[in-house]
Amino acid sequence: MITVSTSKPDPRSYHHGDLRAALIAAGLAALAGSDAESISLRELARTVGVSPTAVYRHFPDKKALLAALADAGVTQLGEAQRLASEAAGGGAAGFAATGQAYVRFALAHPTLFRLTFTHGDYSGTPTESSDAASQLLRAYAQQFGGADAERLTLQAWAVAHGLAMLMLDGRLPPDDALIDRVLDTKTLFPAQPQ
Amino acid sequence: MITVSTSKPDPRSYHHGDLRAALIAAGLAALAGSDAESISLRELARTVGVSPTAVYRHFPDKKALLAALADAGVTQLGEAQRLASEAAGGGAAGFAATGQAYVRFALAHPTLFRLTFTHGDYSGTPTESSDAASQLLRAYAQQFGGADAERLTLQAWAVAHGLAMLMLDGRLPPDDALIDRVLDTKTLFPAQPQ
DNA sequence: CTTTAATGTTTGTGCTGTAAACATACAGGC
DNA sequence: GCCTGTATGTTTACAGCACAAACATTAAAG
Repeated sequence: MITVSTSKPDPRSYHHGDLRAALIAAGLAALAGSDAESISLRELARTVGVSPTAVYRHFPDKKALLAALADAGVTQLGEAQRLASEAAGGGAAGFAATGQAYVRFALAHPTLFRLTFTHGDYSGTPTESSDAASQLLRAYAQQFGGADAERLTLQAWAVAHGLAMLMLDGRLPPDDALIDRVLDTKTLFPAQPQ
Repeated sequence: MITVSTSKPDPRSYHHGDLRAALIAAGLAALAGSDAESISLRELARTVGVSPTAVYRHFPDKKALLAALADAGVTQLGEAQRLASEAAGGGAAGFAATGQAYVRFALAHPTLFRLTFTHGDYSGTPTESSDAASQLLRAYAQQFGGADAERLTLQAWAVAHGLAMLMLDGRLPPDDALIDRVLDTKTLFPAQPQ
């Protein structure tokens, strides 16, 4: 978890120090705290301790702030997947673990996950260093899918993403065992090697 | 497509006639029109021709109005799936067609689709008459999955839902051919009969 | 030491959801 | 046919929001 000081260091100083980072930290905290993206710029400014319009010195509008938060979400999600993949030791287990980590991250950070996919940037080069998770998935798909790697990549992503969203939206119970059962490479892609 | 008159029949009459229906119709139109659920109650009231607070005689708050719109979305989606299933003539083709119709509906009505899953009710009995599509899916899964019908149901739903969301969010191109390629029963569930 | 650009504040505008009090008109009992 | 209650509408009011414009402060560059 990223931890950046949310409060201003010296309450007397006119300038904040690093308001941009503080706003993002406060934004992430607000997302974790509760419900929707119904965070208000004013409230964020309040918790950080600056005037309502100070935000506009660092972000052109609310959308830009949310996009920055979404960016942080992408990074965190990718990191979680990479860790899970390593812990499982690669192979088929690693493949499944990647997908399961995806869904578990969504359940652990529901609002951030939703924000990440709703307000993502995804413009320009889609294969950035930030998109490490995507490359990881592709590598696994190539290892297992052979010629049909592309299709396998998309199907795997779609299953994981769909399961995550359905659980977030309350259409399926956020059951840990259910994740393992649905995201099982043996039943989903039985034709592939172990 | 549902068509209900949005305008008041007699501009002189104090009472509207069926304001509730008119509001829902206007809401659906606003969703189709453009972006997010950034529809305002006031704007809706304006287009229907009543005062801003008249809405509250029919819905306790904005959430309730959105829930009503979501309800309409569920119905329309289910209908689209049922039609596609029939057109394909059941069997494996019908199974795939159901999923493909799901994604195509999402692409055709992006905002409504999102709203349907974000603000859905899904409380109480999940097996209502409105949930005809869910039963259709279950029936197909039983036909193909046998003992593992439950798992197959979830996997199929997840793939379709995930693909739809990824396309809506711009993570995947809304390509018609891509839908057919990803939602293919032959490659997704090769162990099953034709 | 002065200038300049970055960063923060104050003030103001028009929008929003929603609460409270009031107005109208339709429906059912006399 | 009238009277009355209730459903449905309106007006007014309030607090909160995103954002714009003008102004203030301060850190950094010459």
